[in-house]
Amino acid sequence: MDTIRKNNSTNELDKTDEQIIRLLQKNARLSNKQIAAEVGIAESTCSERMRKLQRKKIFFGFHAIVDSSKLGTNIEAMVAIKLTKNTKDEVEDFKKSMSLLPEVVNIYHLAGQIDFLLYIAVRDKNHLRDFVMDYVTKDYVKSLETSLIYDFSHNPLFPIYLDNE
Amino acid sequence: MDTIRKNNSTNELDKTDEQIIRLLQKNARLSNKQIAAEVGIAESTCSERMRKLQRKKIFFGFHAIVDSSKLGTNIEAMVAIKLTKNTKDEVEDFKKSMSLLPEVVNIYHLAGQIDFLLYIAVRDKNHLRDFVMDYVTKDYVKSLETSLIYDFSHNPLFPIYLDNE
DNA sequence: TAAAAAATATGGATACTATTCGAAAAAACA
DNA sequence: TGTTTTTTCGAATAGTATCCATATTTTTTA
Repeated sequence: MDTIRKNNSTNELDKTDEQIIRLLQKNARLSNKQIAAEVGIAESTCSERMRKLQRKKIFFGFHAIVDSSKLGTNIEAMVAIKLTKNTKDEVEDFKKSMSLLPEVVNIYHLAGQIDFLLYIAVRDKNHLRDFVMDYVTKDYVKSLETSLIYDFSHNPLFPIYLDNE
Repeated sequence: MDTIRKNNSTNELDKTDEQIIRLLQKNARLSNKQIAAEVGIAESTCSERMRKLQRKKIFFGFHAIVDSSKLGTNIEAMVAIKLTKNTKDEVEDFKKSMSLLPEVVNIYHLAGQIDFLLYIAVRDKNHLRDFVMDYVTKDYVKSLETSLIYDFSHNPLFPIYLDNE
């Protein structure tokens, strides 16, 4: 059993950490120098902070967000799915197989009327039809409803709720 | 009126551009040197390519994706909303006001039974209740259904559908 | 509360990376 | 095919990251 230590490298983020995280949420390609200047700390301090944030696995990753309309995607859609049984096997199998499809951008596994929501990006309506019929429809899929997405907006500033001063 | 030019700086992405985009989708903090090495081009060529991709506005941005559970978020939910009238004013007002709330991570405006889906991140169930009742409920909101998210997964490799060679 | 220990911050030195620039190669056009 | 435009390259310079020894601050313990 682990000993409980205060202020070790696995807990507690302070205001400086929050500032660094916020800056990288807005622009993940900022240089260490730019971050240090913005936050008001030495460059060496800043790269040390970054190393610690990485060690704490605060970041899942850093990703480029592309303009889909310039990369051949003409239709984005949300597919709402209900499964027949909802056993762990069924759910895991579905989630796994959806995650392997390049058209699937986001997978939400929900606790409600709908079991899964899939945010997908396809070339055109033929691609949409083929994709849904050939890859999403499965014997254990009870129902499936596809809705066109008029507009999608993403807030990169995922909220940070810290309790310390 | 503009002259139509081929291979100008506003069209046509080739395989090299696609490779650069793919690498940055996976890791937006790669250095120019790393990208150049991976793609197999000179560093100067790579930074020139990047400048062009930026000029073409291929990238909406580069963002750090954080581990929500380590930043105080204990509940993520999807809120499905139907509006009463669906006039342009109503829709725009709703979208705008939702985009100002820190709890709202993604906004999907749909063409279907449901008008809006909101992916939200909150501290706990009290925060969820207060947030939904105080900020999402409006006089023109006809119905509203909140579903807990068991699991969310995001594929950073948004598809690229190129037609050239 | 004082001393010791631990953690964090700093700036300068060194190692590494990005950008600029002139020349060469490749591609597009007439 | 000859000309123009675009893209590529490598070397030089400008810029950035990391290491390290020292200083400071914070935390722990007696």
